[in-house]
Amino acid sequence: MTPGQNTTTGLRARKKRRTRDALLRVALELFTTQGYEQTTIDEITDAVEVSQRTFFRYFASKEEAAFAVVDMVENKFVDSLRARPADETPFEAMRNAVESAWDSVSEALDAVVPVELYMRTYLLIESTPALIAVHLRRTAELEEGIAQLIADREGLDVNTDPRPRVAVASFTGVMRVTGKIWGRGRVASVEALQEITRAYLDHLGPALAGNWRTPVCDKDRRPG
Amino acid sequence: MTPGQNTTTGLRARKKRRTRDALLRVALELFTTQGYEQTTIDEITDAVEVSQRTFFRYFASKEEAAFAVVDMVENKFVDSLRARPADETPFEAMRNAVESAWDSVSEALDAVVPVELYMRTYLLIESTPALIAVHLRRTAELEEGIAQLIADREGLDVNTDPRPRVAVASFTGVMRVTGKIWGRGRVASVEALQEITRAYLDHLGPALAGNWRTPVCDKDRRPG
DNA sequence: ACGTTAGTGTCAGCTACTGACAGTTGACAA
DNA sequence: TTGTCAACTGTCAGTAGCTGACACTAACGT
Repeated sequence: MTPGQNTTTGLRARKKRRTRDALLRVALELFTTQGYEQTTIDEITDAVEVSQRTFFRYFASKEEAAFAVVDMVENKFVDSLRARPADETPFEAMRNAVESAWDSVSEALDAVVPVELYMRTYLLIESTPALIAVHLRRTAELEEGIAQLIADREGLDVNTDPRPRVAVASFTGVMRVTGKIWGRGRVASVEALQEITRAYLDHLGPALAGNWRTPVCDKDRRPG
Repeated sequence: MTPGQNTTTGLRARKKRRTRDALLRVALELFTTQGYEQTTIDEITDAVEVSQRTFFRYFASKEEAAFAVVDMVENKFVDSLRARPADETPFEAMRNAVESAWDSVSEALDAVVPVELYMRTYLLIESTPALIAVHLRRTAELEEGIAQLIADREGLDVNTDPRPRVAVASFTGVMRVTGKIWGRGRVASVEALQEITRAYLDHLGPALAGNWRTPVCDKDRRPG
């Protein structure tokens, strides 16, 4: 109520967010510069000037901090996918979900960390055995979730019809490759990633755009 | 030289093996009965009556103990694959490698742990998040190794020709499914696993038996 | 203005894991 | 047989990730 006060969120919530963001930024910065396992929680909390206990109130584990940004991006995509209209084919839906998630991803991303730091984090994950393991598990779970989502859209059962899982595996496979290419590249911007992704997804489209609402897979358009 | 002495290995080596086997058996027994994370190293070493330090001289980590038997089985397969004659097709080689590895697997297995305990361990791994993560990473590494092996046999480059990785992925995919089915079943014997594996691999054969030594994939027999 | 409650710090403790050093015991040669 | 060497093990002390309990402070609602 007081004039001049930012009432979008209370002071308490803003403070909380600042602490979390600071912890995340410092953690990723240290992870990427001196290595994940070489970085202790104490180093992170000392730099932010909070207690170790506080770190573990924001992140259930050291690993969770490493994946926090990746997690955020993935969630944006899933949210976006859930919002796609029902008349899109599975592939259209996934592709449009990616397409329409860019803005909110970009926004949410650099509200917390520089894009370039996100890029370095991605490279770190893929080169640290302990994080690779977690990454693979997370990816498997994410794929399962998306497959379930797609199956629901199409009124199918993931366990009897292999197409949702196959389609999702192909799609996320492409996404993983584009991520790798982006990481190897020199341009650390969301736009660069966006461009690469578009180019690669263009190749995948035709092969998966088929109509799934008939019992057998045929390449005709859906009845409507 | 002394009569009555088992000279296949020295007393020292035998003692060592006994300690390791005991640690492994107890570890897996405890893991599978009360859970992986609920089991401490101390519980294991107390039961075997050695110091914690000794455990870590045999196993680099708690995880390594959980995967020791799986690791052994995988190694038997890779050794077997390496020994396949060069004139077999990739799929023939992989399949025959599995086929000819059964005996040594079976032998090596129940020299250390009951097959039924191996089965329970496999189920444990697939239901413990921390172990799932490690399992996926190990599997990825194993697949990469096998793909490299296959590529070498065929004089191909894994990075330019996708067929080795694809073939291996299909093959290990089938193996994983058979493992799951076996785990869900009631018969905890190597023979049961063998039977399931044979049945499933039979379905995969024709699709992958093509000749790879021509630049383009055709389904004819090889020239030589 | 005041009680409530969320967020934090402190402390004590558990578990995985490691390095250093010392004791024991099998292997092997004299 | 005996003595030396090397391997295996135990003990100890310490680090790092992580958790529960409790007390304190500051934002919040009334």
